Formats: sequence, C-alpha cells, structure tokens
Amino acid sequence: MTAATRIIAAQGLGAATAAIAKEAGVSNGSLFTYFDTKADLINQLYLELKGEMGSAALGGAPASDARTQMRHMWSRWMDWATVNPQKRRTLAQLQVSDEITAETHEAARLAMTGMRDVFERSRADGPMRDAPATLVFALCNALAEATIDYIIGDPDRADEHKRSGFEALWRMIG
Amino acid sequence: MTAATRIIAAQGLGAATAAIAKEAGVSNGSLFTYFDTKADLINQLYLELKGEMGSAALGGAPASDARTQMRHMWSRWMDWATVNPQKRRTLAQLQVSDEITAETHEAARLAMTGMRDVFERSRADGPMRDAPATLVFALCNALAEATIDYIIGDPDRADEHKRSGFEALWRMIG
DNA sequence: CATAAATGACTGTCCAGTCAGACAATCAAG
DNA sequence: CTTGATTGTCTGACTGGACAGTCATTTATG
Repeated sequence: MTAATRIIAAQGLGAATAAIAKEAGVSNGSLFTYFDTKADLINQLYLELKGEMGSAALGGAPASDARTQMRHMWSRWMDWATVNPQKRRTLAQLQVSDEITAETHEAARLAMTGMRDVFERSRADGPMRDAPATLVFALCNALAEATIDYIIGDPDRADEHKRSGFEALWRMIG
Repeated sequence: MTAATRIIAAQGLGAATAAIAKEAGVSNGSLFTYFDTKADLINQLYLELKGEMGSAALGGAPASDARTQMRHMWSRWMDWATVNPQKRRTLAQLQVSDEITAETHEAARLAMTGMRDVFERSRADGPMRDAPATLVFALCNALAEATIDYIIGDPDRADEHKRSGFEALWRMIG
C-alpha cells in the first residue's frame, strides 16, 4: 500500500504494477497473490487512504459547540493533507478514477459518516439548513480540497490559508 | 475536437486515438496529420473547451452591480455545464490530467481573465478582501464545480441547486 | 517432508505513432 | 480541352514497446 501510494503519487494511475511491486520490494508475480487485479489494489488503497484521512480529521475531537468542533476537524484535516502530501495526491487521483467501483464509493461514503455528522451539526441552524445534506457536504468537501491544494502550493502561509478557508466555510454554512 | 470530446467523455483519457479518429470519420493516420501527438490533441482540446466555457459564462453580462453580474455569470456557467454534459465531463478529466503542460495551464488561466475579474469585483468589499486573489478564485471555482456535479446528478431540481450554490458562494465572498 | 509463499520469465493484448502508397486538386504546356 | 507532372492530403496495415496477468519452478517455513 505504501509503495502504491508513493508510485501513484509520482506517476499517476497509469503506473505499471511492476513499478509498484519493485517499490514494495517484492516480485511482480507476488503482487498478484495479494491483489487479484490492479483494479482491486486501487480500490483497496482508496478505502485505506480515505479511512485514514477520516480518522485523522476526527481524532481528538473536543466535546464542544459546533463551530469549535468544526474548526478542530478542519484543522486536523488540513494538517493530515500537508503532512502526507503523497497520500493526499494519490487520494485525489483515485477520487476521480473510474476504476473505483460503485461499491467502493459507497463504502467510502459510509466510512465518512463521522465527518458528515460534524457538517450536519454545523449547518443545522445555519442558512443552508433546508438544502439537501449531500449538496452541503459536497460543497464543504470542495472547499476543503481547494484549500488543501492551495496550502500545498504555498506551504509557508499554511496557517493563514487554513484560517481563510475555515472562515469561508463557516460563512457558507454556519 | 467534437469527436474527441464525445469519446473522452465516454471512455476517459485512456481512450485510443483510433477510437477518436473513427468517431470523427477519418482514418487513424489522418489524425496525426492534424495533431503531432495524442498529448497535443489533448492540450488543444483543453484550451478549446475552457475557452468555450469562459465565453459561455461571460456572454451577455449586464452592466450592473457586482452581485447581479456575479449571479448572471454563475447562472450562465451552470447552464453551459448542464446543456453540455459531455464537454463538461471531458473538461473535468482534462483538468486533472498530467498530459496538460504548464504552458497550456497558463494559457487557460489567461483565457479566464474575464471570469476572474467578476470574482475580483464581487469580493472587493467583502470578508475575503484581504485573502490572496488566487485562493479566492480557487475556492469559488471549487464551489462552482461541486454545484455543477450536484446538478448533473439531480437535474430535476437544477434551478433550486443553482440558487443554493450561488447563495453559498455569495455568503462566502460577497 | 509437506505445504505455503515468492519469483520472474513469459504471453497475449493493446495502442501510439509511422510510412508507403492511393487518391484528389491544381495548373502549365501542348 | 486534354494531358500529365506536381503537390498536398488521406489511408490503414504495420511496428515497436509497454503492460496486466499467468504459471512452472524455486525458496522458505513448520
């Protein structure tokens, strides 16, 4: 998985399975004893990274008001992405790949329940309380991804951008 | 170009050049008299679609206050994407492809000046007036893309979602 | 010794890009 | 008006390389 993350981050999804095997220090053939197909590997990797991102974002959440909780999650989320740029990069690629099956996407959605709850709580009394939950979640997600990309492009001002992004988000839903 | 748009929308960037040539009604070989390489085709297509999207969004802009102008642009933008789902789909694929050169991205950025101006005007007196312009633009873009995706997934309530998205955007920057 | 795991050479498939020749358009000379 | 030389465009079979996945064999393990 680690090897796949590194190789895909560097070469994209077109990377040869042989390259991944080599990076992992196993033979080409061995890789296919662990994963039936390349698509299988990709799907498993997607779930693992998504899950890790979710845990990272939710970890150590304070029992507090919605805004504080949201800000905490936002901060952890951004931090995870900046500390793990390769994982983040690979995840972004997998996100838009059509190798990811509908089942995998559904499983990922379920694994994100914790994060969705935080968004739900934050918007419950805000201006978007009547919009569809999935739309709100999609918009929040989009803001987060964009903020992360921006931070990666200008890491020196990471904290500043993190705050700008959060405040933009909060104005939107809070 | 039209053929490439159709094929890429359907099959992704992995589509064979032969498939594009066939769809266009010319021979495999002919395609390479018009484009040196597949990458060349992809880059040109990206610029064309991006340009078309920009023109569509800016067309018939009213000389009016920032909010009205912004809403107009937003509406035309969403409409273009819903009326041309294949173009939109292909553009989304090209956007994240690493076949697109830095020069092409730069050219596309320049072609979007008109849209950036509208965003600039809208945020000039708002809460994001001190944030970097590129960050603001990235966030707005992200909201637009997410809204479009959502509308495509539930076209029956298109108008409603279009409004939700715009209001979210305006709360963020206006 | 028996079983499981790992190996890497190999195969079939796919595809970007090439090239030798077919075909069409233009035009100067007879 | 005809001819044939010239130029430019189109064609699709072909090539070389890349790559996912297989499998007979080797190596480790209990």
